[in-house]
Amino acid sequence: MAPPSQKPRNEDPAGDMVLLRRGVEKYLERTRTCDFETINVILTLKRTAADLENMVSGYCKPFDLSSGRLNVLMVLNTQTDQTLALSEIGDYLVVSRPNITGLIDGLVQDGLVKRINNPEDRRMVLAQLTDQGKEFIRKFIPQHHRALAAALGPMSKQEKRQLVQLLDKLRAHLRKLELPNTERVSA
Amino acid sequence: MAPPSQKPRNEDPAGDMVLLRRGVEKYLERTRTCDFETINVILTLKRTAADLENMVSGYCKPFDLSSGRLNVLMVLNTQTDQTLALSEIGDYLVVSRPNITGLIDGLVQDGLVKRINNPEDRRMVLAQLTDQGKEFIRKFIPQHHRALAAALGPMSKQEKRQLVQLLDKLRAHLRKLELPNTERVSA
DNA sequence: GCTTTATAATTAGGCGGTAAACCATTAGGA
DNA sequence: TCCTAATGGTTTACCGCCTAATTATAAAGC
Repeated sequence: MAPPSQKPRNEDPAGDMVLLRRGVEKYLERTRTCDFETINVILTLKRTAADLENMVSGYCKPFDLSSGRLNVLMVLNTQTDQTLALSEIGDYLVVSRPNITGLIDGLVQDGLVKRINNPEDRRMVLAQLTDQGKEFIRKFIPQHHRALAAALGPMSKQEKRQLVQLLDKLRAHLRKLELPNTERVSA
Repeated sequence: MAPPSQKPRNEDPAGDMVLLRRGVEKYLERTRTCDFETINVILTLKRTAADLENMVSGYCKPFDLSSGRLNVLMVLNTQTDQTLALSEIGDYLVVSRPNITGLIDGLVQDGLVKRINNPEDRRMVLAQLTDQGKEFIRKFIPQHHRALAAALGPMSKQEKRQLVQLLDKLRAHLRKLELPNTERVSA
């Protein structure tokens, strides 16, 4: 997982990002074009998300499952009939349609999901968990959720809410910044 | 950017993740295999990181620059001689070596970076900004930093530090969880 | 009715990132 | 000294994600 820093620093709070942060800090001291806190938020956010992703895909690997495919199985499993149109899966996971097509392709090949042509709207394709898929996810979920809980172990419920709140604030602002370049032209 | 939800909800604090969160919440009410806060942290973290990434790569695009290549230019630019070994770049950016090889390939092709064989250790390759690369990054950085500052506009310095602190805590824990599977076997 | 527009899925191609395998070179130990 | 690690870089192959373009189908406008 990422090339090991030449000197192990297990106790360092910044961990593997210590080089990067120090470099940025020193550089900003000279140039003063941005404050360190801003850049540090962005770097740390990206790294944390990557670390979490690595953890999940790490324990998915022995099952020959990728994290993307797992997400699809999970969202299908939340439906009472384990069925969803491909576009709906994309809406749930906030992910592009071509991506869903590819993920479903893989899951069909593994026998965990089947495609069903919707007779009521022949443009649509429905994805449904096979019996094998249901069985798999039934066994997998407890261990998956245990791993997630363990990963967030040191955080209290309040800290988790605080973190989500901060991130939501940031995301809401980002969406406001983006709209002017896209929708306003058509309005 | 991601398929638009069928109904625009501009005021919603959860934004494009509203479907996913509600689905997860309802599902967990039935199964109780995990608490909602835990999963919500993970989903939100991932989405926020992706949104930030999209923003950066969005304004990089007109310059025919990808965010990965930008990162390499930035870290080279922090060095007084604008030179760094490829492996050092990887250490800074916490990124694998093959990835660096590819990024440098692209930058060399664009004329922004040149490779230099290190005569003192013939295994190493140094990357150095060309004059064109220096000129480019000099012009680009102010606008880059302005964009980042704007993105984090609504957060106070204290909120930024709080956010980094929470993320660091999480990352430190994740690294502890991973060690037993990797280093302990050799210790 | 026919035409235009919007929607659903797919294909093709790209970027960021990883791991595994490989080659060259350097450093260390018997 | 020679032989065995260890290090640095590249290649290949894969996954997750994206956009743009293409093909069906459905819906809306005239």
